[in-house]
Amino acid sequence: MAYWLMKSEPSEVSIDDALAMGAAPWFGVRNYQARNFMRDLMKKGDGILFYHSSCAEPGVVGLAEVASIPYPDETQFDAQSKYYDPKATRETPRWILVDVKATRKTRLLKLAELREHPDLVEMTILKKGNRLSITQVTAHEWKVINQLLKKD
DNA sequence: GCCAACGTTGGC
DNA sequence: GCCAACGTTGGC
Repeated sequence: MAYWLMKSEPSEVSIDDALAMGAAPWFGVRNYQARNFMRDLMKKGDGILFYHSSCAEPGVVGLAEVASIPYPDETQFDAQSKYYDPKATRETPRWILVDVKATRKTRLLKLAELREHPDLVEMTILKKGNRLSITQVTAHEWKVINQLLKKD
């Protein structure tokens, strides 16, 4: 069992949207490293920290889990989609995703609060220059964050 | 294969 | 809106 943090812009898909949708494809990732995490490392049942980014109050807002095996992102084939990739074909798809199922909304655990915690200083998302929308979370970080989510 | 230019991300 | 950091593109 591995753990992950996945960023979503609440103006696109918020934690409330995700809870309402149930298991749904995590479409639109167009970064190879993030894709490789989904394609090569994610397993059904892996834990996910659902993170709101590019918004007034960035932070962890809920929990989710990986809900499928990897498969091609349909939006790469859709010329009407903003995620369309003319270089992708059905024979050789370029972008692979998994389904993500939000399991519960938590309190807002703000980015600033994450930064304050000594056990989280090594978190990928807190490192300078990090922009990846999907990052790995260690078992210890997962535990610490779940403890923090219980407070308040 | 180098690298400048450009585009994107995301906190502030 | 600003800007640092990073990834991608494309000319050479």
